[in-house]
Amino acid sequence: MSRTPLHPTREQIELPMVLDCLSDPIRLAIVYQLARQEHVSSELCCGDFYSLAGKSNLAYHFAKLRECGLMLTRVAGTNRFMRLRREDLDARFPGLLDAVIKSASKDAARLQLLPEGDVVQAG
Amino acid sequence: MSRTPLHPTREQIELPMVLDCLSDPIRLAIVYQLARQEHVSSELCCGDFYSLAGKSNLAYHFAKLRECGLMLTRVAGTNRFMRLRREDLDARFPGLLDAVIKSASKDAARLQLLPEGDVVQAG
DNA sequence: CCCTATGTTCAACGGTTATTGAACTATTGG
DNA sequence: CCAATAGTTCAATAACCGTTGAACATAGGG
Repeated sequence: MSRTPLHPTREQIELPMVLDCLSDPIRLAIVYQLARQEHVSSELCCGDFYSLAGKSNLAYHFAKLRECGLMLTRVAGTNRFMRLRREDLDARFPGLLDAVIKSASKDAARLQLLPEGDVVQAG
Repeated sequence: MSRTPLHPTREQIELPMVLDCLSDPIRLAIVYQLARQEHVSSELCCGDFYSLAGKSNLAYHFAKLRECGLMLTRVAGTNRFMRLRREDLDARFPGLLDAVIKSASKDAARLQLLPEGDVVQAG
């Protein structure tokens, strides 16, 4: 296991890669869940996403999210803690992440963005 | 040639399909050029995009843009006039299209979004 | 020190996607 | 009616993508 995975610098973050990354339902759900509880704790680990896909498939999506600059991974013991690169994204593409999250929120049920049983408020 | 191509209804427009559509550099350039001169004339036709790709490749991308709900095609004689579905998109995903266009604008040079020689203002 | 938990890496596969050129359709102008 | 124009459709190809399970790596607890 490599120590700390590679991440692009802020300036290296590219719009098409970000949009492509967000266009996958599983990755959108990951980003959505990270954004949804940013104010509680900004980090989640792999196990928090088991409802979305298998471990190895999640690792694949995490790598994509890291490589395109959407997520940071911090290694701590046997865990990897992920968080959104909100500052970098907001600096690079102002309003984009929020617009995507808000749009996703409107369709949360249709997109099966939530682990189930969760209720989403209107609008 | 079919008379008027099929378009999804407003409610059928899906976020992942829209993001995926916008993640392709050629389609992003098409959308960008449509948005860029919305205030002049809201429509452009196939020939206005020859600098981006060949005719048959453009037709492929136009179909994608229509099918995901980003664009409308109006048939007039031998021409097809395309325009953004701005109202539907803004209703469905408020702020998203503008955030994407604005983000693309910042990187217009890097993304080769303009036919060349064009200058983009800062910000 | 071993066992377990956490996650990554690898190889394989099946499906999708972008691109190309050629053939085709439809409309307009002469 | 013929030729030119505008754009689509089709078939073929090559590259890429998501998913899976098995093997691997690492750290921590008993």
